[in-house]
Amino acid sequence: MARSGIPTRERIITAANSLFYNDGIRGVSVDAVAAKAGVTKRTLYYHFRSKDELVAAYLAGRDQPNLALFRQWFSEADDGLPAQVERIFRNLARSARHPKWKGCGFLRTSAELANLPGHPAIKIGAAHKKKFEAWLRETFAEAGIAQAAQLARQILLLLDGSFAVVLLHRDPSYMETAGEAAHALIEAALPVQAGVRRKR
Amino acid sequence: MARSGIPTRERIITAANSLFYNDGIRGVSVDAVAAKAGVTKRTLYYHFRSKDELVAAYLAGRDQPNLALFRQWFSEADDGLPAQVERIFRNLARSARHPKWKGCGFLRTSAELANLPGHPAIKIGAAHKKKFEAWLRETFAEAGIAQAAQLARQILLLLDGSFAVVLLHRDPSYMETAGEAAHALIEAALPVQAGVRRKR
DNA sequence: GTATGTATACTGCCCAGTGAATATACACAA
DNA sequence: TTGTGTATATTCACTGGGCAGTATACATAC
Repeated sequence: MARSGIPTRERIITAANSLFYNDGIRGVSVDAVAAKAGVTKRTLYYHFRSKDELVAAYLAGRDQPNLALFRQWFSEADDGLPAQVERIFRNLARSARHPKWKGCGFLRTSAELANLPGHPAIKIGAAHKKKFEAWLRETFAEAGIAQAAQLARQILLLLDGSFAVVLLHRDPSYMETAGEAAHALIEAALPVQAGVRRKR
Repeated sequence: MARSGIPTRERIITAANSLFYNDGIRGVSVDAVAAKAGVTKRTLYYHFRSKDELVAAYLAGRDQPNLALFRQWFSEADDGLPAQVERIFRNLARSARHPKWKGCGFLRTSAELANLPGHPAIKIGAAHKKKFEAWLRETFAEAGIAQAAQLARQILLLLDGSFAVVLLHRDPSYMETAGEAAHALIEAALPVQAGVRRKR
């Protein structure tokens, strides 16, 4: 059992999360994760078969919280689809200003492990992004947008593009630009309704 | 001097290019690069002060060829700005279908080395993307687009987003979706001209 | 005979994963 | 209540290999 109230396995994942997100997968040794979790390496290998499995668990632990955050930002106000989606980008830009921000853990992992296409962590990352895309698609479809699937992909591309670009330039304003582009694309796809005036 | 006609330094960079692009920076040892170049490690260290410097040289060697390729695809036909830019995405999608394709070397390096913000390789990557953005901006400005700077950023976001997403899902069709979004955004920003009918 | 370029052989360190033993918890029989 | 077996959880110490970078010496060219 765990030393403190928190189970060992969970403590290891928390340590892995912080280290892998900060320094990348190959930049962090299993020893470092074990040390940060206050556990010997042998104990870590009792809970995880290999480093690869630990990496997968790290990403799996980020899946739901991330999606929940996006949904929360979206739902903070009911001010119309373009504004609601743009708010996701604005909140992300705010996060990106924190000095410890280092982009999207899923994308960075897939970039680092690009030579291992079947890696379990990459599958988890792909599933995560598919869930986000599906949520957007359903949201757009419910709003009566005909090309909901295509639009959802376009928003996803802007989102992941801003992760990559902001990480490279360390300039979160790109995320606001992406939000504006998303706003414009959604606005243009929205069906005209009584009482709702479309731009231009 | 070099064993063959090609200078040693160049052979090393060629070897580094192939290995780093395929397996990532931390996934490739200096020994491996030296071996692939047909040179001992000591010789490699005669030409490059450190692995970091070698990584920077690897990316510097991709800068101009990449930009030239984009410009070439753009100029293949003079069929209007939206189509010309969309052609870049279509050609990229074609490249992405090759099994050895592994995304954008600049973005993958910046993702892998995100914990070393001042790394020379990251600076080279950032400069490369800035050059591309500037080229787009100037092209748009020459076409009389008022918000040329903002539009250039949006296209860049779509491009880099498609690099990231296609790498994750191994589905190049996202690049075509990005091209369509770029087409729509440029079309919407283009000034109305005599004889040119805008969509919708 | 000095600049450049290349090679052999080495140092010190880090790293993923393992062998063998120990400790704790709990079920159940005496 | 106490003894005992079994599954879970954890530790220490280790292996075999890889890695970035270097000390030293040799070769070639002008």
